[in-house]
Amino acid sequence: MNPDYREAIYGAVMAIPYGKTCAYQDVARLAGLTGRARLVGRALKELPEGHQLPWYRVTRADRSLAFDPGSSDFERQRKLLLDEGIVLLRNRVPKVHYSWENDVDLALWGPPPD
DNA sequence: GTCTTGACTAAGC
DNA sequence: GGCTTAGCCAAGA
Repeated sequence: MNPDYREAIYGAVMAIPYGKTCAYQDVARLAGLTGRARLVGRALKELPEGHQLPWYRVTRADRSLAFDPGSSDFERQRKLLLDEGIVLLRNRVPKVHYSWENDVDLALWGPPPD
């Protein structure tokens, strides 16, 4: 296991475009960690203060947020998504804002800049 | 070394 | 959509 898997995950998260979201499993796949969605969750939970990652663009596979509805974390993510024009419907990201990876040439994705 | 714990997922009801 | 089960695997105790 690449001990720098966090860097790969952060790069994948950064590659998610404005106004789009994708699932933990997709971030994991883009980071070369197919099948390890929980590792993505762990990496995002451990983000350092002051980071600039659009972590809120990552949702569960069913397009729901990973937090308990009503929790402060849930509300924070909901608001950040709202700022990008994504309005949650019953705690879910609408399909039009989801599945970004299907519209992207994965060859364009590369490691993040320093 | 062995639990236990997750910002998870897929499959089967 | 929800719920349960099983699988997953890094981290921490």
